[in-house]
Amino acid sequence: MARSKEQNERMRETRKEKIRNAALLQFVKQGLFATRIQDIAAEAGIAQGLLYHYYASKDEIFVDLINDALDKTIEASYSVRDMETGPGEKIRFALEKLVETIEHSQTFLDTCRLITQATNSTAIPLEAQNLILEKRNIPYQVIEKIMEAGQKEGTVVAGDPKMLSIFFWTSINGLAIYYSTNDNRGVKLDYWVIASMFLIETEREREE
Amino acid sequence: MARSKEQNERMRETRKEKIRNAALLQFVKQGLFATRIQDIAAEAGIAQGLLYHYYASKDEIFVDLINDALDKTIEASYSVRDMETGPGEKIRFALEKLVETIEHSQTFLDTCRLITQATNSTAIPLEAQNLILEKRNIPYQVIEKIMEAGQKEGTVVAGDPKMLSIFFWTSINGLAIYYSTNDNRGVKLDYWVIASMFLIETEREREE
DNA sequence: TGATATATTGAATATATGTTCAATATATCA
DNA sequence: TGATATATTGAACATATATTCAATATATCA
Repeated sequence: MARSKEQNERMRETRKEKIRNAALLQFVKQGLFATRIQDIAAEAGIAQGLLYHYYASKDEIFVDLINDALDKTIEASYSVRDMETGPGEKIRFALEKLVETIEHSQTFLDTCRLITQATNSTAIPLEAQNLILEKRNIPYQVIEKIMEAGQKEGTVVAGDPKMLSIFFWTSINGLAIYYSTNDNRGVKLDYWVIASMFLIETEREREE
Repeated sequence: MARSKEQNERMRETRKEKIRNAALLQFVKQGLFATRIQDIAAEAGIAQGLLYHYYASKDEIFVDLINDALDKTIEASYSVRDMETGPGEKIRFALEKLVETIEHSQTFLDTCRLITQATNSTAIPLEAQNLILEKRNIPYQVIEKIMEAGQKEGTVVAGDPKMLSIFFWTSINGLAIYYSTNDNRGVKLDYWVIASMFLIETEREREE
């Protein structure tokens, strides 16, 4: 044999990641169908042909990316769920961090855009559709339970917890989508405006 | 001449509308690029070739639809602006109607989806890009002014009015996008949850 | 009815692009 | 260094699909 297995594995994974990053950039900008293999290859700085040594098809890259994106949002929701605070504080903290992330992390915006894009098209690979069916609702369910606990705690407003969870994620998602295509210099977001949808205002304890 | 001009005009416009409706359905489901001329023609119940007697290209249909969609949202925001009530009540009423529309009007959901799709892709016709640049911000500006007036009136919460307007529309848009791809039987939306982001709660005067 | 303009069709054409492949380069290790 | 496995390239191939077009149908009016 010519090269150590482990070394090959590592190099392969590095190159695959480079391709994924390039593809994410292009998919987010143009969408799955308008993105040509040539676009991805150029963005990654390689020839078209080489791409097929790492991925069998454009669809396969897309599926990989969707899977990553969904897992990221699920992980984020789990880290909120597992916080060692009361449910009201979980909601507050999550919104504070999410708004901050929208303002500062391009990767987060890209993740939101990709999921929204995929969720809103029937013309994506079947495997991607299945992943969405399987994973998309988990963050909604996590927040729903926290809302429910918050109502028992007395810190979250009344109303169907499922509805509150929908408002929670759709506000964040709508904001992320807006931010990814607008230049928002000069507008500083105050997460508390969103938080006030869900939290019973005692004395608004803010850090500014 | 063989047929009266006016009659021809009317027939032409009717047929064009039939094509637009079919195209909207397909664009919203699949996106501009994944939608084939054949899909639109089949949806409209005509042959591919006939489509080109009414529109010069797929892009031209898309531009027409985007223009319609943008005009609709602008009109909606103007009708709120021109209400004969105070700014706080304008915000309340607009949200009540918008949430109701999200729950009941497929056309509204399609409109939101199309605009979001277009806004989030650089791979759309140049003319569509220009329309978006030109028209997209108008509803944001309208709501921004109402927020400002509401703050003076004492019914709207403090904070950058531009930011409040962004929260207003991104919440509605995020919700619409979610609703267009989720079966939400069993969840009744309460617009007041969103309204509480913007309105200073006196005594929540609700109709239920 | 006949003349004329428009509507309609579906096959033909042109083109774009996803995928394959033969050729070449490069890296590792014995 | 030579053997071998993998990396890399870009041209070739196959296919899908936007658009065109020649042929035919249909409607209106004189």
